[in-house]
Amino acid sequence: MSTEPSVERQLFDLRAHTEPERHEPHERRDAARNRVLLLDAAHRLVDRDGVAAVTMDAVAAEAGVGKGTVFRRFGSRAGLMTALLDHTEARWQGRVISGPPPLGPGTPPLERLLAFGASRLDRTIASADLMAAAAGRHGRSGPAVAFWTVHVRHLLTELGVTGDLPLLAMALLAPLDVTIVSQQLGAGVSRERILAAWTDLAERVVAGR
Amino acid sequence: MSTEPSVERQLFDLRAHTEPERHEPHERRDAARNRVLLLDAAHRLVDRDGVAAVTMDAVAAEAGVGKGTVFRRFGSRAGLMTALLDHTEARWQGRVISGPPPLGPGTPPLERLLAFGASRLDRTIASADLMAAAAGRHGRSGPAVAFWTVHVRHLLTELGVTGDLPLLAMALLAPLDVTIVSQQLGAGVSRERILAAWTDLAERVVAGR
DNA sequence: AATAGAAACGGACCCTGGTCCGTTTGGGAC
DNA sequence: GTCCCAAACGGACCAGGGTCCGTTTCTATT
Repeated sequence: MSTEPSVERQLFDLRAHTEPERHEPHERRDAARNRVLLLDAAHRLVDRDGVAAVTMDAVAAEAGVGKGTVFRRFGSRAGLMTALLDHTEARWQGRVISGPPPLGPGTPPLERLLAFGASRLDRTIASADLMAAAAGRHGRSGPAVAFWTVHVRHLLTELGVTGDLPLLAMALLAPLDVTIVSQQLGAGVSRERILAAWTDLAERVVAGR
Repeated sequence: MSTEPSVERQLFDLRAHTEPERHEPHERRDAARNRVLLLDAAHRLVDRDGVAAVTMDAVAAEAGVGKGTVFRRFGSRAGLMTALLDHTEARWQGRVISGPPPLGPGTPPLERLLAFGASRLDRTIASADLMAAAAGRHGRSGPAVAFWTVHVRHLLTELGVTGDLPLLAMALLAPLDVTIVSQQLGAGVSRERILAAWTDLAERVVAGR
């Protein structure tokens, strides 16, 4: 038996928390209550006035807690934004792991890879400002990126691509990053054109085994 | 005759300002003087205490001018950082346009492309924190990126690559961006490995004409 | 040389992210 | 039910980016 855990297992371990309870073992009641209070408040602010209006003071006030609490729960504004993203991200990851084709399993790998790229692009576009705000000063990080790369690496393996798969996967993901996509959208490039170019790129990478 | 300007002409127009004088036609003497005062001060601070120490107040104080002046000259901290980068960037662009091989002309296109990637990677690593600070909230922008893409697009053309060259060029550049590279370095990936993976990517893109 | 007005100046001021620390509270042990 | 303390709380406080506006300084023009 292999000493390497299966890809499915890796992906599962990397999944974002769908269930709000999945946190530190003994989180005190007040802490848990305030977490959902804050998350709700932040969501409300985003919906009502946009990401820019989500100031740490505003969230604290809207949730009716002290500012210090917001920072203890989420560490920083970027952390809060990441938490906001986490909810939909977890659902999306679920669809990738076990949802219907072509994003989910039961699809030829290339088709699945292309569906993955299209879906990521759409997610990036849909919550560009949240993602930009979630990226701390030291670039993006965290489990979400790890999930994406592992998945792409897996697909590349299935396609028989050889080489430094982890880095190749990142290179494939890079053009779908908020910074790049936002810049292109800002320059008037359409979603369709971005997608077509990315598809082209992916096919070239796959073609050269 | 073509209505499209030559690539050389395009690159020239995109070049960063090497000469300090190349600015608005009638810049007042005091304004010009303060610009170099501020740039010098900022450089000194970077060298002495690192990018993090380059606070707008600190720069103003070190230059002996008011804080408002810093903002009028450079617009924002990101703008100041961009200006700091501009100096070395201009010299580098000069080497790309008319320097010695393999970066400069007189080299087979593929070799030149690979040299370009290696050189960009090294520049990204060398001034990662400056570049991170120069990237405003809305991702990177400005003439530097335009220069890179035009150059890569040009090389791809010479290589006979077909497709959406501008976007393909950006996709090739994306993995060399500060955010991505910093993340990889932070994860313990070596410069050599990043370069190897990028070279692989570039060759795959070129291989599929 | 005098003048006018455009441009630049400077620093007080505001806003927001992030820290600190004295106070309160939840919940396990007895 | 009481006690205890680790954990959580909250808001005063600080630092740094960015704005504003009354004052000063250039420079073109006469």
